[in-house]
Amino acid sequence: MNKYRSHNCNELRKKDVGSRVLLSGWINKKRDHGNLLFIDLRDHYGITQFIIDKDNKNFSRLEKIQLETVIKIDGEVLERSKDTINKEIETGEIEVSIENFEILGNCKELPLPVFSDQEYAEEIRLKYRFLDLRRKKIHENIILRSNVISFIRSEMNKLGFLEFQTPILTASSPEGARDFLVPSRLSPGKFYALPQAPQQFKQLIMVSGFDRYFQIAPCFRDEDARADRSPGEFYQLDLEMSFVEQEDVFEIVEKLLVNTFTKFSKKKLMFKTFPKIPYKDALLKYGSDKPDLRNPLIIKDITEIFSREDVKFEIFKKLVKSGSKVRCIVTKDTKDKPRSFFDNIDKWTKEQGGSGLAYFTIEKDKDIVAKGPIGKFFSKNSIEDIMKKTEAKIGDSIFLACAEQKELERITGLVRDKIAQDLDLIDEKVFAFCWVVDYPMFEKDDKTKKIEFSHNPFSMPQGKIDKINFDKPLEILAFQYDIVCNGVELSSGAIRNHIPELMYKLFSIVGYDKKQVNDKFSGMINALSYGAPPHGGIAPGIDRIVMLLAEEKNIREVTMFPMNQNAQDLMMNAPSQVSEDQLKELNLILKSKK
RNA sequence: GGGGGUGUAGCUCAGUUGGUUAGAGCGAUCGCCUGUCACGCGAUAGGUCGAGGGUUCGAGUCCCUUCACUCCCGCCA
Repeated sequence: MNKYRSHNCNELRKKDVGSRVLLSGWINKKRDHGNLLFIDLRDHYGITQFIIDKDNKNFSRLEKIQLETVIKIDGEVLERSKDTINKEIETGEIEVSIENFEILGNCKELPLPVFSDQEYAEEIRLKYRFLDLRRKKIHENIILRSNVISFIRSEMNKLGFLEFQTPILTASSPEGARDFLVPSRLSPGKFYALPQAPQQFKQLIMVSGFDRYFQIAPCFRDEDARADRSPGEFYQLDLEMSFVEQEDVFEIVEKLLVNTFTKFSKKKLMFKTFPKIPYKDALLKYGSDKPDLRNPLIIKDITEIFSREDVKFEIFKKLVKSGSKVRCIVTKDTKDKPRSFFDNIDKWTKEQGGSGLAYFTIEKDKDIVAKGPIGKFFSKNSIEDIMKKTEAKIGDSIFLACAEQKELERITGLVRDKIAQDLDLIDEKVFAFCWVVDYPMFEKDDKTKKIEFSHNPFSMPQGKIDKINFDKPLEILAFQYDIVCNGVELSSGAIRNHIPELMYKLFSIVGYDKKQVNDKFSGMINALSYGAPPHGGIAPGIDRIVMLLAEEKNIREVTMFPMNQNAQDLMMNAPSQVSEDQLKELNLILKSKK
């Protein structure tokens, strides 16, 4: 028998009654009756109740022992009487009498209770993460994460993918996020960068002739955190395939995600085949490039109504004349909602920086009329036209916003979410996946007015190469796609551009000459000129997948040792100062702080 | 870098229009209790009200500054 235990804390059952056992674990809870003491012992597997009375020589010592002390106990398994069975735990039909015990690990007074469902300040949870991780929900989240990752690995293997590691110390790349830099000792004044993703490596793996690659890849980006974005580091299921078109990637990923989400969640999938929404449509219909398809509301453009003579809503008409657009959201059967419902949404919109929402409700007295503050500006004819365009019925309400296109998309997207929340239209019991496709290759930076890559500069532009109109770069679409679930962006991917000449051409549009491209992407551009296969891939975010499966709203709930919002590890005290010697060796001199 | 929220006992929180000695639950300590499983009962200790400044006869409460945490914007090819 092992020195510490014959059984774990979730093993003993009725059939074990009468046997002598040895268990080790943490003291989860004590219930002290003065002459009789119950102890719940907890380990990774579960909880077993122990019992001791004052006749035992160990009684008084155990009475005083701190919660969360690690002890080993030996004793005899007893059957519980019918009225004392605890159905909440799997070992609830038995208990173990304590004969001897030994303290294996003492515990100081706890900074946070382990056995509690209460929520605690993040700061203290992160500082004492090892205690926090003992708690049930997060302990289970981490187990889920492990199971999801191992399931994905085995699925990927079955699908013919090989797992490879790529370097953690690599070169800084000019595009994208801010890099984490690592000074080089052997090359004074030079730096490695931690990879933002194994982007170039995975393409090089394809050029090397490995047909299908994947990796649970750590990615490092020095950008500010969000609830669904860890500062510093996160994990992607990075995958890449040779001789594929967009549809081939979709097929693999859909299969994988459907299997994973079916296995690890009770929620239903809204679509087994994920709808494909062109980027442009997504912005029009949902006001977002990561639409939440659980939300049934759809945004409609009704700009042209506002150039009619019989519409007198001058504020919007004036704006439309100067290039703004009008878009609206129809809510079903809301004519009896109180005025406050409408006004709250308008008020909220203004808080979000919008210029506010107009609204009216379509009703029928003798004739069809628009009721509400701006109803009087619309003729019967124009209302009927709006109804036709928006599929609105009598009794429905229409919320209208007017702004320049980009701002309008932002506002209508926000309002769409807000209204759906207020009307409780979102089914929390489903996962709604979709693809967002046909991303533009380039976009114009609002401030600098310069043309930039809108996503991945290595993506393949759509259309036959000799037919692409490089004079109108903003019209070029890319084989670039995102996968979105319940409004969360899970990943983006692309069919890659494996043709060096085309790469130089595209980079020239954003102002890189051939030499610069050669310098910045030397590894890859060189490789592409030695027989590169057409290839493409994608990289779903592991943390976000687990977050959705665990039904958590914050990525730290599925991360074992996360950093706080300022990218500090409160447990390990990272980042920290280093010694003068270390700096010297790395040829670094610190500027004194002001 | 900007905006919102929070900060009161080890933990979770209450604290009225500014007014006596700042409270509760859990935890800790001590006592009582032989069938609990959020055991119960009683007592005790525990507070720079995040920090600094101001207004006031008087500030946990009002004002200013600042710090920490968090959510969002920017940023994240």
